[in-house]
Parts: sequence; C-alpha cells; structure tokens
Amino acid sequence: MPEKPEVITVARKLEKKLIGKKILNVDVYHDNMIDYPSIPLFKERIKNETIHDITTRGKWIVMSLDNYYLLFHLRMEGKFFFRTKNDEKGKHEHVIFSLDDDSELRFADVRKFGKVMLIEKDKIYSMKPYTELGLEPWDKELTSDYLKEKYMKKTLPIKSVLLDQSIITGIGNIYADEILFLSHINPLTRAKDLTDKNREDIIKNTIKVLDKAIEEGGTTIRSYTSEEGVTGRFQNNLNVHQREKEPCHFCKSIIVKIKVGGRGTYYCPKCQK
DNA sequence: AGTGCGACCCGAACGC
DNA sequence: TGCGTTCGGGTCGCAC
Repeated sequence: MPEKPEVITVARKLEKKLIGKKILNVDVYHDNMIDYPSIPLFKERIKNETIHDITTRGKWIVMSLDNYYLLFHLRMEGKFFFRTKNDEKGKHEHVIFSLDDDSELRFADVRKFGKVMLIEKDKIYSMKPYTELGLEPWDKELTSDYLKEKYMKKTLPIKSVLLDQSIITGIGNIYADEILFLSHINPLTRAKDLTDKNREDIIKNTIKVLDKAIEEGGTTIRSYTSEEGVTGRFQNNLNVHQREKEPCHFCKSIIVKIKVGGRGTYYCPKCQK
C-alpha cells in the first residue's frame, strides 16, 4: 500500500510535528524491526539527537538528526501515532520514541514488516538501502535511454520490472498497474521488448500518476482508518487496480485480473494489447 | 547475473 | 454461526 505518494504524505505530516524536537529515549518491543545497528547501539546512539529535517528516498522516510539519519520503511501497514507517555501502549506499537516535549512518536505495524535504521551520516551512501536504490521518478536522469540500458537484458514482464526499486524507486503494485494502463502496455510484455515510445510513456505516466496521487493524499484501499492513518483519495482515480470484472473507463471492456510474478495484476485486455 | 519463489506476519475476506 | 483456508503487500534470501 504505501508507495511513494503515501510515503510522501506521511513524511509531510511527520514534518509538521517533529522538526526541532529532540529524541530522549527509545523503547523497542519487537527487535526484528530494527535493521541496523544492533538494538543496544540503536538505543544508545539515538539519545539526545534532534530531528532537523524529514524527506523521503524511495519508499523510505528519512529523518536527518545531528549525527545520524533515522530511516523508516512502512512496508505494507507501518504507521505512526503521536501519544503521550500516559497513553496505554497499543498492541501493534513496536518502537516508541520519547521526545523532549513529553510526547511520544510510536511506530506501529500490525504485521511487523516495517523497518527502522539509524545510519551514521558519513555512511549513508555506502550502505543499504541507498546503494540499492535507483532513480526517483522525477529525476532528470530518468530518460528513455536510461530505461533502455536497464531493460536491455530483462526478460521479466514489465509489471515486475516496474516494481524493481533499483531502476525507478517508489512504484508499488497499485501504481504499476495504473502506469501501464495509461501507457497502453500489456503487463506481461518483456521489458526488453518495449519500444522507445513505450519507455517514454512509462516515464511520462509515472510522473502523472504519482503527482496526482500525491495531490490526492495517496490511496486508501482497505479502510483501516485511525485518526493518524493516511486516508487518501486517489482510489477514486484508479482505472484498473482493484477493478476486476468492472468496465474499462475508456473502452468498456471488462478489466481482467491475473498474477504476474506472484502479484495481483489488473489490466484492460483491449487497451493494453 | 538474472530469475523464481518461499518467507516474513497477521487480519480480512472467502468458502464451506 | 463457526470453522478452516487463502490472500495480500514490499522486500529479502536462497536455489537454480
């Protein structure tokens, strides 16, 4: 669910509440969610670090502290709650940051897939995830030629390749389907077989879909709404995703659902030959 | 190296 | 109604 637009929406919300605040302490209730460094070092190093800036890189939320970057990956259902120390701990709140204004930032994830990292500033570009991430969708270097080189040897379906974060970062299962629909490309087409026009359309429509989704505050498919949950409106703009057996908005053909690389994939058989 | 697939995890949705 | 089963979402790690 959280793809680039949802991640940006969350980051903007966090920014409003967290800039300038100092982290006094952190409690970890599920060790697996801390990817780096070890739990003792994580707890020790983060003390008294102030949050100066919040951005995104790929699907990661990146907080710039004094000496470290604090990174969060929401995976499917990660979310943040603002609470005070007196509030009872929720069942799915796994990492709790105590701040210098007596408030708490709580990182919650029903499925425990979310990830947290605390990386030394001078190491950020030499270790994962930064070394594995491709271009941001709006990067000027994202051109048809760039994609041509990346796709050249790929026999995988373009649907799967759009999800490869080392080429373009930020696209997930929902927007991949939407981008291919607007580009009139069948999701099963091998990446190496795409034309120059196909690649140009992919770039153009990636920006178009993501910009619109950001404007709408992201997409909310399953309504697990909490007051802090991101409830976007982009679901009203979906052309194919989650529309199995419904008529195509353009040609009225019936939208089909198939599996591509194990992922549910929706497309219009007439518009996307 | 590129590809395919299970694992991670759990609630919701589905089938009987 | 209640039970068991399947599904999904992003990414990693392992096997081929």
